[in-house]
Amino acid sequence: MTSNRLTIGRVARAAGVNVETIRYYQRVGLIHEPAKPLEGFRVYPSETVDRIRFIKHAQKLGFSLQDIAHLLELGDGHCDDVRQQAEAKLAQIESQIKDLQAMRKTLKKLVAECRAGTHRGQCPIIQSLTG
Amino acid sequence: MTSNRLTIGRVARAAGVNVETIRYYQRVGLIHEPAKPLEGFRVYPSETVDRIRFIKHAQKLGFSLQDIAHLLELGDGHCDDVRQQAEAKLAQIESQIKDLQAMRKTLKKLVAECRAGTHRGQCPIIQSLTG
DNA sequence: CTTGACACCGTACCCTGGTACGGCTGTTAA
DNA sequence: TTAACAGCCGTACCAGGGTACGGTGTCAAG
Repeated sequence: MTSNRLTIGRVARAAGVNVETIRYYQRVGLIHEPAKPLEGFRVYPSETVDRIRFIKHAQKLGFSLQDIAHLLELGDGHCDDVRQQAEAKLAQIESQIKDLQAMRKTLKKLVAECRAGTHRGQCPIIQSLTG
Repeated sequence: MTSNRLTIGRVARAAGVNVETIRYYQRVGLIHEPAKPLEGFRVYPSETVDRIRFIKHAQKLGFSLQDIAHLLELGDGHCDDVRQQAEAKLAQIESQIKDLQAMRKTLKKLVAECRAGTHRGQCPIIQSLTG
């Protein structure tokens, strides 16, 4: 291969995602699609790779693609705005944790009751769901 | 209203769900759809209401409709099987909690760093996502 | 100059848990 | 009896985050 031009496949390999994922990000406006030359393939700037990595990191922190679009709009400039976004997400995550902890508590209790085997007749888990 | 026959709308009101939800549950096989009389409307047994309540309770505990289908298949009989399902779900929930806690930790750290304002140049949140 | 790999493009499909619509039929209360 | 409300049925659509496919265009190496 003589040319090193970043085609979509190379971007995908460099960023560790599927080509289709990049095309999807373009469709939803997360990534700019470079113009297509009349002949030949689109060439991407290397920033596209960074941008995809950014997206993937942010996803791991629980941000949705929409959240991420917002973060990317904020860009560098306004640290306060970014922090606000992060704090909002933090609150969301904490609320999710609380919900899950409540589920865990209930389930644990039911499992323990069931395991104790003191119930007559129906399984206490089924009972509690039915009631 | 002269007749008390449980039509789909009455079942829906009794169980606190949308008519369309019941039709959806029928489509996916969670609820049996009674035969339609040649003339008139389908009539549901009152157990359908219980079944929908069961489904809704189980959803609140984090079970998916597929999980619930499985639970309903187990039915009354085998308490051990039910408990196993519940334990598996419990493990799943705990793993979700762990993931969220890890996200929380990272986000908290970033927010704190950002808030401390000791960074020069770029926002540390953006920085960490980009890197 | 041919072959094989990749790009391009539109479109359809996956999963989950439903919701919405529109035209028809049946029921019920006044 | 008749209006208005329900039920019936098929189908399409929503979000979210992609994946898959098939036909064609383009390139680069052997």
